[in-house]
Amino acid sequence: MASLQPVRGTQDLLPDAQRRHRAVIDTARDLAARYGYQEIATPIFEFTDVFSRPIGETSDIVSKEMYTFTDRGGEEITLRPEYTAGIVRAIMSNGLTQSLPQKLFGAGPMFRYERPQKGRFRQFHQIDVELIGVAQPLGDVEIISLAANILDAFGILKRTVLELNTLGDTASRVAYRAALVEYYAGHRDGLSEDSLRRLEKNPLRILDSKDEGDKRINADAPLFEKYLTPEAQDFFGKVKSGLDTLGIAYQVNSRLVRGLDYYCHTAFEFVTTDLGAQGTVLAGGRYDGLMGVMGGPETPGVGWAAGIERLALLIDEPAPPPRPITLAPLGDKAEAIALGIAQSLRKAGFNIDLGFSGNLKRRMQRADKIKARAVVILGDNEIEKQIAAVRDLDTGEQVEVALGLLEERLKPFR
RNA sequence: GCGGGUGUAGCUCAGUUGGUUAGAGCGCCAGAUUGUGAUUCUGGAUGUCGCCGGUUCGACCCCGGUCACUCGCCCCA
Repeated sequence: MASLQPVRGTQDLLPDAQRRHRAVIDTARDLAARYGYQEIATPIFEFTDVFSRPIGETSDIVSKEMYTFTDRGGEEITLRPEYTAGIVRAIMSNGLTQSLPQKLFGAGPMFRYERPQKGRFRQFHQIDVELIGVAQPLGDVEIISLAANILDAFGILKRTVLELNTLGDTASRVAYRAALVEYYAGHRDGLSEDSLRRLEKNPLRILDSKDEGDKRINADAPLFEKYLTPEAQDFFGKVKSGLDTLGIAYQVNSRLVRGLDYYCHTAFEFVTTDLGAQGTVLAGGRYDGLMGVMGGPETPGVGWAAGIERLALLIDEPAPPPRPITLAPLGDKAEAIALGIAQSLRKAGFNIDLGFSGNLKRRMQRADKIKARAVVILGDNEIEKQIAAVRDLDTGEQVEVALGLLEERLKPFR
């Protein structure tokens, strides 16, 4: 039955995998809270405009990667391909533009219709941090430092490189873009097919081309530094010196650009060589123009997103789940008593696995398989004497315990 | 969307120039042990060989298509 296959690019997160995701999210959320970032959740789908307008019709995300459909009410709906636009919309919808800055953390699924690869899915998950209403470079420094702290908490900061660039302010970018277009237009014959398309859609992208011919042309391409306004240079300088102050290492990569139209000033990526072609583990930047484009008041913002699947591939095995104590009642009478015991032990904070069926051997096997710490055996013999047999599964030691003392005597196994 | 590789048991994988009953390890089930797991021993079941079609006396093997996975490109977390 082909329908038993999950949809291409989706995956089941079985408990072991989900525990890795959970570890990523929980660690990130805790650290973000230490910086004063509160968790937010926005809908998984929005009106299509929320994404298509700010992200830009010419971008790959909008032109070919969105899961868009018309719902039964005739509304154009899109499954979110990224978090930022939805969060910014939520801030406007709820009037939070009156209480800035907003420091927000989010985590959840995103959807992009792409060809799946290692660390790349059609439904994937991101953690996301947004700082909205802060125009100062100190904000950029803060979220980058949060990102570095999170990666460090995962033990993978050493395996990544922070690449940093500036896209300048609007004046800088417009001037530079014009200079690039003029330059490349003069070299049309030598450009790759991909770059000819980029020339129309996003000329900055050509700078990052892997094509050899493009690289030769890029060698003499105009440099962004010459087109940066003094203000933009000053901004970039402050971001860099802030990172220096914190001892956060970075490499300026002038070819690092952004596919999304609303980015300006700071652009950064933490990249690794351990994930094949999907080297970017966490990426973000400043988007001062976004809220204005979406019809709200001009409000600066800066943020990043990280792929949970990619992080989960890199982190160490998270702590195993707590080991339960298995209750093994034998017979109807024992079952009734065990139900009550399970209830009160759980209320007392014990992690109790109550067996449902099987003879004692079966129950012991199951207890072993789920790595139970101990088994409480309740059979007719025990009930008659008002005791339970408590077996330590690690040592094999077994003792008889009066039912009234059970909670006390099980404490070592908690 | 484009190009390469791979699909055999629940999992990881063997499978001879195309030859008739398709294998191993792990896991699973049962027994040794009818109230005692893990360990040990014995036995058992694994299966549309991804799917559809073609070539052939005969296809897990060759060919075509298709689906999935995977690596790279595009793009991105």
